[in-house]
Amino acid sequence: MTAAPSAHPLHQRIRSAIEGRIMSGALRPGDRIPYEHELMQQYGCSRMTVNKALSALADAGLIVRRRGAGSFVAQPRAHVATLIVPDVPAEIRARGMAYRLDLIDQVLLDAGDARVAAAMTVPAGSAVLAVTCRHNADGRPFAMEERLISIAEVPEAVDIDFAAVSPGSWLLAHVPWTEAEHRILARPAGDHAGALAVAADTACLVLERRTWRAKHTITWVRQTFPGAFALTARFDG
Amino acid sequence: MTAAPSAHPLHQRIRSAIEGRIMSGALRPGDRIPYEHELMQQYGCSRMTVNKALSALADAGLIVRRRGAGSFVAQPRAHVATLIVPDVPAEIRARGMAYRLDLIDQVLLDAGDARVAAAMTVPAGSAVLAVTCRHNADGRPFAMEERLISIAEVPEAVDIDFAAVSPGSWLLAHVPWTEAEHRILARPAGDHAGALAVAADTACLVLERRTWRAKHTITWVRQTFPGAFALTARFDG
DNA sequence: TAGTGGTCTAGACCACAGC
DNA sequence: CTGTGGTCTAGACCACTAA
Repeated sequence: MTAAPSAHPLHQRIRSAIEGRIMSGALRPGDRIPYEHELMQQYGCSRMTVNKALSALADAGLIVRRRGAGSFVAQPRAHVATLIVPDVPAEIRARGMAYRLDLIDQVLLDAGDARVAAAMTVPAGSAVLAVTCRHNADGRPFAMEERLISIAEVPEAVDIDFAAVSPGSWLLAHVPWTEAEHRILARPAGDHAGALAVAADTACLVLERRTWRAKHTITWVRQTFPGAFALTARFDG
Repeated sequence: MTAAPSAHPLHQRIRSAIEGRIMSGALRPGDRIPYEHELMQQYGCSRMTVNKALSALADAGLIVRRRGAGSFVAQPRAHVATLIVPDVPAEIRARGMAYRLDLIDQVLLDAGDARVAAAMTVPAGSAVLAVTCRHNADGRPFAMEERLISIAEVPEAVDIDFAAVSPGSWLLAHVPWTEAEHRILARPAGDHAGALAVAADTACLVLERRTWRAKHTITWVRQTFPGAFALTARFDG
């Protein structure tokens, strides 16, 4: 007795219909979305179904809902995009190239070390594992990785052979669900020029990530990509 | 008669409770989330309320729900972060610096032009506005911007004085709700070295964005930032 | 005051998974 | 088969907005 059957649930069709009118420009920022009551009648469904569709649009940032006033198309502010930061070995293999990891250095530092203090907040007196390695694709240098791992947070890391498994891949699998902050910048190869087999003034994409859980830094990493490597991010808001 | 009153609605408290157990590591990837039926009893609420909490966690990528099987903590795959791509004039002013825009070039190109064909898909025979400008902060070059705008999609753009308003700011306000794809890479200043007042081999952060609506490219832009400029992206998934 | 969205209930039917 | 999550209903009370 409801609308014709479809591959998609009703709340999703309502959402898509409104999203389409916004994306096509038929509804412009500030325009009023039909009241839940109107959409109920239009689609012949209950208010909860309409509410689910509009709430999803609000979560996505496409509309703004104001209790007592109504729902309106949101004003696009800055560009907001979802950035997928690839795991380097997975990214290399996804490109159909052979992956090889070279462990360059692996030492234990004190929490008071300058390198540690600049990047992390760890309990006084605890140790931090510093790993430097190089990712290779088809035998050629692809990226340098400098990493710090808090032993207080990840004690198992001391026993891992990071010549066999990339620190990033191991941590991704063993230290789930943390918060992180990324910085993306450009910098000359500098000290890494030799290891990356490029000139010292080669422009490199640098990705820095600090990962923490409940105020304690778990790991910090800086990856340096020479040449044509690019990150991609999709969808706007 | 339900739980003690709180500043947050019940579905949100349920969500936060489970999210906390995942983030703290108490629940690890693959672990089972309590059944909706169990959470109903535990919180003394209806199934819809529990469902709303778990659906939100699934949308956020923290858990995976499988009909007929149950809900489980998701396996973190790659790092997913939200990237805020700033509007350059707004970013400069937010840093407390004076903004000035220099319009360097503004020409109409044909859709068949090589520069256009490489970046956009526009209707044959239509025109594309090509704007090159420089963003300055406190009188010093901050970024170069090369932009293409499809006249077929945004005819008003022909009459705009892009010496007075940045193309990005104008488009953000006048072409609402589009889809976009970003590329981020590093590159030497090269041809822009003179305009940016840096050496030709200076490492620059380059942001390319293609914006479209319903298969038609609206605008393409490449921004080149010399030196220490960094993008930031937050939150993991 | 009338109408909005935010939240919640106590049911229901269904598709699907695992036994 | 039983039990899971996915969807949906027809109500309800509330906080808030706008007139």
